[in-house]
Amino acid sequence: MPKVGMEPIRKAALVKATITEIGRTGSLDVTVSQIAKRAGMSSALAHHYFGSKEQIFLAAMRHILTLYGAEVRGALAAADGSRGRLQGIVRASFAPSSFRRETIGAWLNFYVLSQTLPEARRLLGIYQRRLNSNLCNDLRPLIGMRAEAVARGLGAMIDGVYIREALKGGTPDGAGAAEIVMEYLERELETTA
Amino acid sequence: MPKVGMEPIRKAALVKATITEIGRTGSLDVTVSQIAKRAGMSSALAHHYFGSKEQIFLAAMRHILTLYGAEVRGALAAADGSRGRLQGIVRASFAPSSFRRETIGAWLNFYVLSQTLPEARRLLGIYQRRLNSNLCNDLRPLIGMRAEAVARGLGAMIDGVYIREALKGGTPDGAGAAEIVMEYLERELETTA
DNA sequence: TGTTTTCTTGATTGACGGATCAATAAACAT
DNA sequence: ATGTTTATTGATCCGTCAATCAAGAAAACA
Repeated sequence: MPKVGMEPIRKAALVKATITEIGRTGSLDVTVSQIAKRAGMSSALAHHYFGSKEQIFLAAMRHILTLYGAEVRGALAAADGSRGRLQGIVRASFAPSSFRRETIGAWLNFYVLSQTLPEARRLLGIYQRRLNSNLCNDLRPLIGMRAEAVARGLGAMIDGVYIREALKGGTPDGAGAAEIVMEYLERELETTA
Repeated sequence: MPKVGMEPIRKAALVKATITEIGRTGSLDVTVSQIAKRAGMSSALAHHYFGSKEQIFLAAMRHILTLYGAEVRGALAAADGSRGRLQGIVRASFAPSSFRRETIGAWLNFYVLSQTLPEARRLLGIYQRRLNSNLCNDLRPLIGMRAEAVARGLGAMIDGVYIREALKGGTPDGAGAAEIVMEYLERELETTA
């Protein structure tokens, strides 16, 4: 049965299964066997392709961040003006591609992972800096030197809304979540002081 | 050596050690032996008093929430007027008794724990509802029907600032953290629309 | 004094899980 | 044909850890 060129397919399946399993159990205490089983292969094969559980986790994290990055890039390209781009970033943060049940659960756990794993912390740092930089770029022309502080607030609130959603059951309400953050953004923008 | 009346002392020591260890390692993957050792006793004794690791975790979580609750109660009692009480709640959230390195690290992990452990979720739910209710009570007289939405935003931002602090190294800056949230609060309050 | 209760631990058990390995088989190259 | 590379798994090793147990020592009590 062995077909050739399986590596990318297997890896993708494992990454997907990892996010699903972490999201499902709400914990990093998922076994390689669980992940492999969901991905339709033996645990030995998972180790064969990734080397270690750690690497599987990191690949899953990279995948989530990549998806999110793509969503933001798309929103930025489609938006007009500083205000439009800011709204785009916020909306992208709660777009269905990222703001789904398993992804949110996994996100929270990757946050924890980055407390232990230096590489995970590095990845999360990149995400945070890029988000911050994007926000600042479009906030500066609108509110000047307050940009930095507001960007920090926005970043924190986005993360906060995320993890609070992780606690709730049921289908996440991306639009509602975006609205809360957007409301904050509007208040800050209309303060022309 | 056996002195009498050790139970509360041992339990308190274990709770403290648990928070320290979770905060130190940044993970729930702490062994009972690690906790017991830091608390100056054998792991068997820890099991003797708490029955299971799970119970130890829950006790630690209760302890953190109790400390936070006391801080908020104190702030509310000392504050005057709706606006003052709101500021008190925000400041209490970042007071040194709660906003210290280990506690923040533990907090994030308890968030994760509540995804798995029903009792942990229940505790976290109580905290969130009480915070929300406190905020709403004092927001309503100031901004009326927008109170609910703003309270949700404030809660999310507080949590967000917390977990972002968990990622940073070094001594946490409670005053700076409080200021970010306070700024948001001010903007919302000055909108008399 | 003797018995019971409280406190304490070292040793052990039992389960689980990450990682490795040997073995099988298809695809491909020469 | 034959050898090499890629794919794949079942079985296994080794370590870890929560939980239990048996036993001892000291206080309290009768």
